[in-house]
Amino acid sequence: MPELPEVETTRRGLHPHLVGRVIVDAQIHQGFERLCLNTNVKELTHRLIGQRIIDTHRYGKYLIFSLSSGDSFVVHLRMTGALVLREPGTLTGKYERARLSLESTMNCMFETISFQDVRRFGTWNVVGDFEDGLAVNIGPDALSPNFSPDHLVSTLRRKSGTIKSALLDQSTVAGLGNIYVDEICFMAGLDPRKRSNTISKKKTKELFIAIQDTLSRALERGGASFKDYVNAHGVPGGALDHCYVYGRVGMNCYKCDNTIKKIKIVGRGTHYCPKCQRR
DNA sequence: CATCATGTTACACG
DNA sequence: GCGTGTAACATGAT
Repeated sequence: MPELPEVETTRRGLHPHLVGRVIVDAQIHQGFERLCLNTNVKELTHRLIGQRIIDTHRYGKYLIFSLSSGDSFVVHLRMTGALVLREPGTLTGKYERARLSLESTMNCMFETISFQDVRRFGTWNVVGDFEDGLAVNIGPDALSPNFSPDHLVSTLRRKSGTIKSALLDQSTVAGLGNIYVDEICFMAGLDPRKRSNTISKKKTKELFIAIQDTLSRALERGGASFKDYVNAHGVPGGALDHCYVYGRVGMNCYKCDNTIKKIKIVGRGTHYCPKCQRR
């Protein structure tokens, strides 16, 4: 699923129901042990069970739950993962891979967090320091103050590949994925094949604005559901219906009425308007 | 049967 | 060391 707006939508949905609650059981279902990045499933469940969830965070596409032990529970949804709140007695469903059971309370009807993941790429990890649960060279989160126009300018100046690959690279900025990178390039009027180090400082600042704008507007719509994404309450997001280019191959550009094209860049389907977006 | 799909990582090659 | 292309991971839809 899940680029920054989807992960943040999930976090916001979970937060009020999780903070202050105690994890009384953690189960990784038979055959899906691969999702566990700890040395083994026993260690992971041992470090989860009995802990109170103190707070929720997000860094790029990672969800982070801080625990009363001081540990961080770090979840990545990858392509098709979703964390969904469930009421007691709910069946696991075909694609549930793991679940957490929460201590029951008078004022919350949810007792389970179900981890659904069709393609089984998602990961769970419990670490002492949350940074140890993130990719080694991860860059600043796209919506944090650490991500600035100057940071983007200096990073792109050093890269000779396409702007598409630079923006997909989580070490440039954390949180963007295939859908929003296409939208961002359209908004900034940049051909996705343009070399990063040939983009002017002025254009890079426009690109920065396009990133902020695209992400915050997608967030307002509760993220985009390409296929499997649902929020913490099992509801899909609506941002895909508002894309300028993603998923609109063969349709007319809203700005110039020309036909939206689709090509492949770094192995990813890439949508753009040949007239509005320049090299 | 073939192709494509929201993400990330590993590897071969130039 | 860097960039690119490709495969891999596992599954489903078309």
